[in-house]
Amino acid sequence: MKGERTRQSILERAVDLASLEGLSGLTIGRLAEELGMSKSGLFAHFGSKEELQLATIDMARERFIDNAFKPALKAERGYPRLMAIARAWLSYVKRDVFPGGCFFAAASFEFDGRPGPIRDAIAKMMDNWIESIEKSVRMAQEEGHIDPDIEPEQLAFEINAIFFGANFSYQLRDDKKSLDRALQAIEARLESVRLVERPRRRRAG
Amino acid sequence: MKGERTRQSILERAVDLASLEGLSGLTIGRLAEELGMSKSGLFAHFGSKEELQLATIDMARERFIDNAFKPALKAERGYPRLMAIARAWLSYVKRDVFPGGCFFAAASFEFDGRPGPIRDAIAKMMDNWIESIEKSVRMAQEEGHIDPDIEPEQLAFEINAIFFGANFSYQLRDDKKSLDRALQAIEARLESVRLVERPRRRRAG
DNA sequence: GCTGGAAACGAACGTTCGTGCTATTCTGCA
DNA sequence: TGCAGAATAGCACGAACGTTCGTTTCCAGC
Repeated sequence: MKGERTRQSILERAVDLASLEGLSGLTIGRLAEELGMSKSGLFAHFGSKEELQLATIDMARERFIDNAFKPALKAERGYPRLMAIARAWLSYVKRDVFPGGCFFAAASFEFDGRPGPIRDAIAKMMDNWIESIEKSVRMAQEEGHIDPDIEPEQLAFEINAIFFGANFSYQLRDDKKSLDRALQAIEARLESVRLVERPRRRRAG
Repeated sequence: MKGERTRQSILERAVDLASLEGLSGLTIGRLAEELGMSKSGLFAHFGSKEELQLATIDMARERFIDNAFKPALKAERGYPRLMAIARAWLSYVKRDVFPGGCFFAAASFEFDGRPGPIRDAIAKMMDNWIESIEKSVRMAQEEGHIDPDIEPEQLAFEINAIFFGANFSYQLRDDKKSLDRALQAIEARLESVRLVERPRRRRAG
């Protein structure tokens, strides 16, 4: 069907626009104008503004996973993958995968105080993301690469916080050093919990 | 003048509303309705929507300084003040000084991709805020409390990032542990650069 | 008590918002 | 090639937006 193709290209543009103007600033009229199509024609693909917003989040999620997460999975589990996650995320910001910076960082702060399906969708996405980091931390512990007494939730919290801080400095303060600062911070933090001697066997315990 | 009093109360409400709905979501009609006054009467105090937004940022800045920064200045300079800054900021979030979480964290992510006077005002506020942290780091170095080889910009970057991460987890993920996690992260980081032996004299060098 | 200026009001402006209808055009299959 | 159904356009709607205008209310100084 041609409709599906159109729908996809609408959403690609919607993601870019929402990344710059916010999910609330995403407007059907503006979006239709940019795509050179009618409001009603575009609208028919979604049925409501909220559906469009939810579909946009979904599309953004795919782009995020492909560009910020999946590349890190090529690194071997454990310490190397944790560092790969950091590098992949910072690279994803540097490459302007979203024109307005990390889509979900912005969306998180935009909707954290507005209950409803949109907030829920963003929260679910972020929960999964944080859990992915926690999982990588646990694997690094199982591999014997880092201190098993570290709480994975704590370390994941800190890593994610550095990501947000980097995005902030990079986007608002035009601080080009911020991505390097972030990498340095994460590397130092991981180094502080690294185990060098006597690595455990895989899946020990 | 009565006008000034009215203006102040308009702005107090505007700050709360913008904290929840965003600075763009701040609407003259809605604001007037909540205050039980007419749109035109309210509008006359500012002259334009943008002026209202800028005045709102200014009012939010005052509230931020009073609640998140000034309390920390009571602590003695050096290491204690750095920890006080962390505690004051986290307390400011916990006390819901802004109903939607940190006003400037949200505003930063909302306007980082939209050039203009509003973005400029937010960026200036955040520049000052980061500089305040950097200054406190430098003082702690002058006091001989922490490693003088640490880049103040790097440490300030990390501290601010943890703040953002805490606000995110607290507001979007309803993670009540996040404020404790943030304090733990900052404390551990500061501890890692702390000097215990041979504190230098005040304003040495 | 009167008056002048500040403050607030109500109504309306033109624009844009999301959302419905109805008609037309396009497209993939028989 | 023709036809069914999908896809898109055109048009209109009510509501909300920021803004302007002329008027009314309020209060301080004479």
